[in-house]
Amino acid sequence: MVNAGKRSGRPRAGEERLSREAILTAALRIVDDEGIDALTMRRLASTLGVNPMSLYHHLPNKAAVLAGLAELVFADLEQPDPGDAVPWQEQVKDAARSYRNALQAHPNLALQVLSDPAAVSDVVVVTVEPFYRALDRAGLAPRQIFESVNTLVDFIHGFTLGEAAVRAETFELAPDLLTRVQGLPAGKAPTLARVVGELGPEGLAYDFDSGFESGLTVLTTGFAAAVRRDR
Amino acid sequence: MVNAGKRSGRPRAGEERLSREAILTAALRIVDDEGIDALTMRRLASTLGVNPMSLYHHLPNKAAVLAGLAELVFADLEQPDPGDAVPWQEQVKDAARSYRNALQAHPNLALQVLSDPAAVSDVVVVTVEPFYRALDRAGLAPRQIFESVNTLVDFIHGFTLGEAAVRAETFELAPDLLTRVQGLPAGKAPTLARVVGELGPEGLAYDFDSGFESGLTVLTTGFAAAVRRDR
DNA sequence: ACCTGAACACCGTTCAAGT
DNA sequence: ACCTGAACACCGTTCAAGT
Repeated sequence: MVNAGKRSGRPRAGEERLSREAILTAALRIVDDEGIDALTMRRLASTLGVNPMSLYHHLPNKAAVLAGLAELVFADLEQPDPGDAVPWQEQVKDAARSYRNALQAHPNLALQVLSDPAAVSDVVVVTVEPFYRALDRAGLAPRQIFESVNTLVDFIHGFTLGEAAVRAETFELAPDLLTRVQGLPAGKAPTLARVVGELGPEGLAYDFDSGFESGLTVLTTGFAAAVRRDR
Repeated sequence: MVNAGKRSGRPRAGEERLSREAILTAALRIVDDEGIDALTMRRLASTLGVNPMSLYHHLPNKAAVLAGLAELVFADLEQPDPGDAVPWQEQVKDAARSYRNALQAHPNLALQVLSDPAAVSDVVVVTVEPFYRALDRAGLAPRQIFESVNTLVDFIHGFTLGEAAVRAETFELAPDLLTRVQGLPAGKAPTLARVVGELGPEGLAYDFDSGFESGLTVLTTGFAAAVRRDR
């Protein structure tokens, strides 16, 4: 029973129960399972069977835990990059889909990730190469590439944010939108009312995947026009 | 001295010190001045010279305070809507600029606002009419209008999020990006490295306003192509 | 109805003490 | 170096009591 129960004092070499990685993995599990609010230092420690203060030997504070989680999310990002075998538009879209998938794999974390500029900029750097390659192939000037990639990433962030937020709610967006619009004072938003009315409940049944594809098509079309304009 | 100091009990009619509106106004001030983390129920109460529990007679809990703040932000949204006097592209851009301005007026709140689907959907409904009118004028089909507006709003959200996050940090983005890219292992992101190198420090000096305009141009160009495709 | 005071069940984090 | 226990200064919120 020498090692049973909680010991204070330094564990022997190789017997450490804690590491930055183990802590972050446990934290990610809590966030995925129960949401971001369930992640407290005390809860995290108890999950790991450890004193709350032990965590502070591996990460300086809770903010560092959250920042570490943001890193983790992007570490899983898969980038197939079909390369020059497909049109550049398809290359852009593929990279965008990968990026979205990585964010959506941990929806409870999306907000945290997107609001951590350090994490985002860290990751954007290692993530963004396929976008650059595709738009370079397309024939855009350096400045245009830079701005186009920023626009694309902003769109993906906004889309993912909306998607994560809506999925977290119980209510349905589409019927809700219809009801809301119909509840507006007459003449308040006539075009909105008419368009939504023409679409009807089934037309408004929003599919996130096709919404994302629609955005990607608009963007790649806009990028293509910049190529022509540049010549 | 009858009314001096703190009294318990119901105030006389017209002497109520509290109201939903007064509470939210005070809360917004705290968030604007000191950030979202400074907003606690206790702090809010003390600002109002009131017992923390008094707040709960006007708002059910802290989440309701935050939701109320999200509403407040959009309540200030100004929509000039030049109408049919300008090309529809300009009408779209103007509405987008107004929307961005409203969000940027309270950067500490941007994240909160964008992650509250109820607030966003509430507001999008009353806010989105100029977009619908412009794209209707452009000749898009109802389904295309619906998807285009979603794309546009997602872009604005993502852009605003990045802007708010970066402005909250002390470090400069542009030199940071250059350093980071140069620090990458050779061959890791060759196109990124080359493009960023060609731009140089001055080319990377990021201007949020022109970045936003660039995104709007890409999007309106993409929308215009959808019109042609539809005919 | 509206405000208060005490209390409950939490937080993140500092600090001194163990090995 | 790594883990612990007690303590500090906070939280949001319930509940009973005032008027």
